[in-house]
Amino acid sequence: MLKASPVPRYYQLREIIREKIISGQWSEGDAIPSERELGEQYGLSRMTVRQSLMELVKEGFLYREQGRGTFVARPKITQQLSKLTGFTEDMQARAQRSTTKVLKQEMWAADESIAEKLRIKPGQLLFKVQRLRLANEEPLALETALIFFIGCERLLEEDLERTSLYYLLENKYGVPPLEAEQELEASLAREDEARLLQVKVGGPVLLIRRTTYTERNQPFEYATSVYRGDKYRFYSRLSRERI
Amino acid sequence: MLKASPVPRYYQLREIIREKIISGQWSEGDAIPSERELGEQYGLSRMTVRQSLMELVKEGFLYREQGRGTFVARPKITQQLSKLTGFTEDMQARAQRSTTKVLKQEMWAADESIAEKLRIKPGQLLFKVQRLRLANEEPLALETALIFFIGCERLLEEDLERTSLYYLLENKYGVPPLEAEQELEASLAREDEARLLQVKVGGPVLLIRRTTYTERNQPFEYATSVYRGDKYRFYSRLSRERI
DNA sequence: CGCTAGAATTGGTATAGACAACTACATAAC
DNA sequence: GTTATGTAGTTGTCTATACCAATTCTAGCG
Repeated sequence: MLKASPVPRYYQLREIIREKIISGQWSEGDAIPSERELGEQYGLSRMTVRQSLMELVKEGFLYREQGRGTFVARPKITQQLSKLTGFTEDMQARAQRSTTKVLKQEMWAADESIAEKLRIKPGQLLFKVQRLRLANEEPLALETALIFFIGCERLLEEDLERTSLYYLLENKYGVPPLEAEQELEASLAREDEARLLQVKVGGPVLLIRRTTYTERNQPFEYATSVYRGDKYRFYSRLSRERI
Repeated sequence: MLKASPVPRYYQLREIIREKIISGQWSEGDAIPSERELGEQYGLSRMTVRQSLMELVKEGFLYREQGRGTFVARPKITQQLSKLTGFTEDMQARAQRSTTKVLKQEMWAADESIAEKLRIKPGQLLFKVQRLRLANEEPLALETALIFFIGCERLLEEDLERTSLYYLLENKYGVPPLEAEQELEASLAREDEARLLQVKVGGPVLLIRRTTYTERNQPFEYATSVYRGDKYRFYSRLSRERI
């Protein structure tokens, strides 16, 4: 019987089930208990159980078939890939040791194109940080982030080699990254990028441009990253509209 | 008042709202009517309205804020990007004229690695089709698909230059593509790829590997595509887990 | 033994209502 | 003027119930 607490019951049940799948207690192809059974077992109504299950389906842990039941899906190469994460969290998920070298950390006047993306006026001062990202001591990506919110100049004082930018934004500055749109493109390493990433000029790189939104659908970050093509892959999961 | 019909009410309401947004009747940043209002207006319970809204939030048309209301999100560069589509549909969405040239269309014995991906036995015969994809008469991608299901050899007779493979699978063969996992990587054009895509050897290309699933989470297709890096971009939308 | 009709079970849709958490705004108290 | 406080309105969580649709199981029949 799940108890009332600050964390919602459907959330608790979802994590319980997720844990059973990850631990292998329930494995691929297994039918899990029916909605009605789970409800009885944990003292929840069927609709609450359903909410837990639907979210796990969306994340790719389960799949359901009307009339048959709910089943554990094939373990995914990478679970959860439409999740918005910063580099640090991303590397943790991939079980890589990540380090960071800050190359630039300064204020910068917005040009037309950035101003349009962040919905501010050209010339407005924004915070710019350029960082080299390493995984297991090897250069992996070169990342440039442009950030604007009221008081963003305080970021000049932060140690961005030891602290996650997204952590600070969420917990210290009240600008939680909630959603993002990104665009990926294959390209070739330019001379400066090649030197920093320790690859050949003209080597394959993955270019990622990201606009990040906080509350009220307000854009606050525009970041471009150059990833080494030989070391980084991007996963995604697609699903087709039914009916 | 929405009427009962084969198509669920929450689905009908969802499309009504989507239409209002697309047509501009409700525009960016507008608060839409509250859940209770919509319920009253269309004769639906609040929970049913909620289901419609939650799906539109998931798709990026709306965003919600507890205590404030539900709002129209910024029109997205590309709506709906975790949608599973074939090349033909993809190009239609981007308003490009697409044509196809079939290079190979044959049966092929599965090797170890494919067998593992499609969960069949090595040596099993599967259908292989290699196609050159063009957008506006220019080569865009080189795509190789390996497909297995009972009776897949019937695909040898199909005209895959004029008919969409996904359309046939869904409507003629009863193998609807429902979900997929894909992996993207930046790479360089090899000699044969360069010739077909009309780019330089060593030019940037985007490598996409996709495993497609049908009912019962059964994999039936493994496809690799090589896209011209200078002509194709991949969009995705990320969102952060709350709590 | 094989087949069929019906029962049981499962997920899908839908309703009505309750309380909690949060926001915005007006009003009262200081 | 500024700060509490209350109030109404919003989404978030949760319950209990009902019926529908698809599938599977089972008992009975031929």
